[in-house]
Amino acid sequence: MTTSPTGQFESTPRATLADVARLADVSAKTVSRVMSGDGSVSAQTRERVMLASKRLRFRPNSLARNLRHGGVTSTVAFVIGDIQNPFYFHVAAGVEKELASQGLTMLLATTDDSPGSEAVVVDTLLAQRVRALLIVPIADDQSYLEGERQLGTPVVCVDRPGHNLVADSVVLQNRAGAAAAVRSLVEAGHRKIGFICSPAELYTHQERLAGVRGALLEVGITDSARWERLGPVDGPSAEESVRDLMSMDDPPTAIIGGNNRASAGVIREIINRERRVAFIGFDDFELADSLGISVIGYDTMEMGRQAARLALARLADPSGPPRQVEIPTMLIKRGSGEFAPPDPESVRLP
Amino acid sequence: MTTSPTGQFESTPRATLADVARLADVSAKTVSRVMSGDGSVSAQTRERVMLASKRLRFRPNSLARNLRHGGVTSTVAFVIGDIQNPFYFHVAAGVEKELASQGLTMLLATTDDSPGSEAVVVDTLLAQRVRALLIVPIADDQSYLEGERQLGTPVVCVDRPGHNLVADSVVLQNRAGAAAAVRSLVEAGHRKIGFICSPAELYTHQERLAGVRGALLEVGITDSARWERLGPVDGPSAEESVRDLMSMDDPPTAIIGGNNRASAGVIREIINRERRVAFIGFDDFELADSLGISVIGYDTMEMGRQAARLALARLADPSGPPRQVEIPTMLIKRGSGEFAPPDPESVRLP
DNA sequence: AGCATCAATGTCAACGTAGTACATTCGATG
DNA sequence: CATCGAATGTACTACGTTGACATTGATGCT
Repeated sequence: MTTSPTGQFESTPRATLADVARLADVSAKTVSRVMSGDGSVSAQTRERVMLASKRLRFRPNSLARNLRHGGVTSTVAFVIGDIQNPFYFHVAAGVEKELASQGLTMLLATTDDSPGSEAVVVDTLLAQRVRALLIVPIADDQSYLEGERQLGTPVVCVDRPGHNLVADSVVLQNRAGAAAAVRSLVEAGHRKIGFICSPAELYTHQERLAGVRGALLEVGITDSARWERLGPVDGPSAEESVRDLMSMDDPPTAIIGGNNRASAGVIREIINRERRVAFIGFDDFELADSLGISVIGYDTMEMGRQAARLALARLADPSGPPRQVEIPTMLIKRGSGEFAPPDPESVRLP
Repeated sequence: MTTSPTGQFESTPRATLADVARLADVSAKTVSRVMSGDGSVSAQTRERVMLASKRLRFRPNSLARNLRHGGVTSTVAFVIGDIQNPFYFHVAAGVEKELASQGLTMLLATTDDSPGSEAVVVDTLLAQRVRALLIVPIADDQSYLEGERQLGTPVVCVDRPGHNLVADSVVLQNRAGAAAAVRSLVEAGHRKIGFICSPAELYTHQERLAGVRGALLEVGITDSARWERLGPVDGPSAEESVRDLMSMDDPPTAIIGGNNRASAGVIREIINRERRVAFIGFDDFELADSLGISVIGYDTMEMGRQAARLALARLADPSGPPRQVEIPTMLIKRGSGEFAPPDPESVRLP
């Protein structure tokens, strides 16, 4: 470190291959050989180069290296909507783990759940020449990615399929999970089953709603729509929906929470109620076990891992039709959804 | 898209400035001018270039651009130990938010809480020429970063200071928070206060322990060491520690959880106990409010934001001594820590 | 001995972009 | 009408690394 007369740091320019080569009295190419480990170099020369490299604190510039190799980096971008949601965090964890095992690093960006910023964010990432793009689609059109995909950048949609885009995707077994929740409640004797979820327009929620409705129909329950509370993003909170449901003349005896946020809200509201309401939430969460909350759970990290794997596979072989991986969901019974409704007469055989 | 006779994709090579220039019948430099917006170009030419650019799906290669500009990227690396811990997730959220507001993206990497891999991971990131490095130090020596720092890469330690490294850092008011928890419990009448935390060697835990001990001494409690449970990483779980404590001849009447994990364990164990034990946990968590758990809370995202801000400030002005930002902690009373011990005689005035 | 082989090293150019320097055109001005 | 300056365009080169290819000297085989 040198100090200028003003006392400010004069940042020494970073050492390059050439600098190391000069100090070690070899050619740049030889240094390159030592660094990358391929090509033959005598032990003696290697030693000299290593020493010089250490002395100059040389660190190969992967920008230049990548540029030389056709302009791809060793990073994979993962674009999520809301970094605050623990769900995405766990998915990101899975992505990161899988990528790290392949020597890749994860570039994490968010769109703040704003559809408009999606393309902008993605553009920035693509300009950085990421190897692949994993994205939780939020805008209602991903056709802008089609060209990029054809240019050889694998695109994988996570949690929901993209719109107007042919791409690999990883999704949950939303319908099956939701249906399992309904069936379990029905088995316990419930016929009045509420469903709280928002925002209603989201793919996952539509799937879950479809699963709920389908399963209800299957057992002959056709009048459950009045217990559905499917607000918009800025609509009533889950807490409000619960209060609303429970103040009905004919309240439901069981409630299904459409996602982890809804569940948190529902739990906040029912945890201190005198009237017991059966509850099953979609998405598992910390402490759900101690609280005895039954949920439709799944392996969140696995979702990220699978997404990364799809991208890597596509990287290795760009041909072939798009693949969709389904992450299994399963009902985890912990008590909150396994008791019978208080009023036996509510169990009417069809 | 072209298709080869085999039916495989032939990935068209990505368009470059030169390609666009050829199509638009101008020089590469002119295209560069249009793209970067500086330098004057006639409206007509600009139009032609834009059209060609669109047709070829041209996207400037930021690798080349950055290389040309001295080899710095627009990414900032954030290295954490365990991506599974929600704490880090929230910090990362703060980092990402602050960086995004400056047009930077976050490169998130983990060391898997393995001290040995820290240097390796960091090396990979530095080779990618990140603008700055934010790190939750896990190894017991960060001196290897000293050179990089002098080369002009700001380094910010998050959650705990680095070892053998002069760098900016962001930490919590661990001692003050822990002390506040103790004082609150003492005020409620408790004199037998347990502290459960592991792994004991961590900076944050040492600080919190120091805060607890200091506050206990202040009020004249000197015999509390027997209620400390400070295991190693692979030691007994928090649940086991609670069982251990409560089965003592002289069990504590209150417990402080040293971190969010410990708290989760403690809560699991005491939630269904008949004997009420006062509890205050360090680190806030989801549903703590509905469960009525008092905690030492703080703004986790703010920690990330501050870390990013420190890095940006250092980037703008590398001179000056290292700064340490403290994120305030505060006691959030929710009921679990505000009731008196069951046995009045345990309150002995000193 | 003579030639092929191979290890160890060097030279040069190119990856895609953009800064420097310079060339051309055109209207305006003296 | 010559000249100046603004507007616009071109040629060249460097950023740091590495692939392709060249060169050297030593070893092995017939």
